[in-house]
Amino acid sequence: MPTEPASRQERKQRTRQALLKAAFELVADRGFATVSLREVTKRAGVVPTAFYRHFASLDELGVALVEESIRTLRRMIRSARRDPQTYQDIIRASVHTLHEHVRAHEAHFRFLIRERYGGPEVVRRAVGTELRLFASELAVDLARFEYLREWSTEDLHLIADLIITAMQASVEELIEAVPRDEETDEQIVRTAQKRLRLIVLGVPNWRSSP
Amino acid sequence: MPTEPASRQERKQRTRQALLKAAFELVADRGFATVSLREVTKRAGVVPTAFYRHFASLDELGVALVEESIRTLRRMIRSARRDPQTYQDIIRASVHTLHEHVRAHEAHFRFLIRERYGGPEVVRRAVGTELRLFASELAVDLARFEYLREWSTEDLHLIADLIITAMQASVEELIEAVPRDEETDEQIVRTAQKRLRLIVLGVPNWRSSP
DNA sequence: TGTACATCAGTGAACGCGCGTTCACTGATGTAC
DNA sequence: TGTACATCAGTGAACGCGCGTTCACTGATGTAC
Repeated sequence: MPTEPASRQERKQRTRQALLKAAFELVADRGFATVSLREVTKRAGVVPTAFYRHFASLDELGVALVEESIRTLRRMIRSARRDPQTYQDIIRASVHTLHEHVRAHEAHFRFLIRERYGGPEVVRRAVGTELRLFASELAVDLARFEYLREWSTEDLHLIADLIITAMQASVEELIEAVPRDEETDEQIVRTAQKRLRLIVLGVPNWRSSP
Repeated sequence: MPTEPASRQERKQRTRQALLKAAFELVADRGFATVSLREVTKRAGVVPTAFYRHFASLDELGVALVEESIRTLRRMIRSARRDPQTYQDIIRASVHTLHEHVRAHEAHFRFLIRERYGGPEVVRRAVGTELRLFASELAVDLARFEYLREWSTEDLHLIADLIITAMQASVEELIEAVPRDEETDEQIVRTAQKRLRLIVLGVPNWRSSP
């Protein structure tokens, strides 16, 4: 930890990061709507009025939290979509990626889970849009598999939605996990894999029953 | 609407109901944590201090909202579990029941969705416990089906969890639905049925791949 | 390299506001005789 | 049925507090010459 380097610009960035970090910490157990400007600045180690050098309002801070969280989510999705393999491997690899990213960026994922349904409308909409986008990408990925090739877009979306819903549930379990140890994590990961496998297994039987 | 009947006791009950109703309305688009005592009493048409004749604190009002919502949830679950039929019919009937109850008690279901992950810990815990209980009941129901009879409790739970997760997603869609018309509802109901069918269809293929 | 001035991140005092909570009260309903 | 007293749901004034926001400021960093 360097004592006092940095240009004016760099120091401003550092304060901004401190504000975001403080906000993520406060949001962890209370929801964004109940966090106050004064709390955030206090935790970040600056005076309340300094807040306005970085954000025009608390709402703008909220937008920044959404953006940063969604960036993390996107990074995870990008990782999970890399190098297609057999679907068995894909399930294992995807769940592994999910686990790794959630544990590495708990604050971000906790924020998304918390505000996904409970937050202000603008947040709910942003997260919803992002997940729908992911669903579309996933549907495209699915279309590449031999035995799904002739499916309708609608049906592919159905499967993609179900997969995402299942993964959402697993993220929630990781975030709320007690006790927080490797064993619990492994259990959650194993369940996550089973869920996805069960969904994928239904696919061959689907055609006959629209 | 009767002008002025009622014993003292009845009138007290009526005020209490007005407070609950006001709280549900306010919670609809903002989350319980941001609702103030003064807002609730104002909307209920009483003076702020009257609040304390009914609840010792806002937290206690929160508990009442949870209890009332969960009572509605239970009623729905009980309806859905009635008269077992073929699993095809069960899916159709269960989704129908879900749709009916959600539309008849939107405020309650919206509260549950909103606070399920975003609310204070005590609420999250209460709702979580309720859903886990439901999952266990559902697992028992599933065990009655011929081709599931020899399954392990763990695997039955897996399916039950997945079904509940899928239904949760459908409730969210109903609550957030735009535009709010029959066509949208039908679309959501149809998707909900498809999801459950896909999950159930995976079951016959499951055994081979623990 | 040195000087004079501009910029601007962070400070500290002050504001008006809605909040939860207290308290003594009112007056209609309920109870005892 | 009528009277005297008790109960208690709802009232209204008052409180201290944390809030978001304003404003004039300070002093280190950056820029021009």
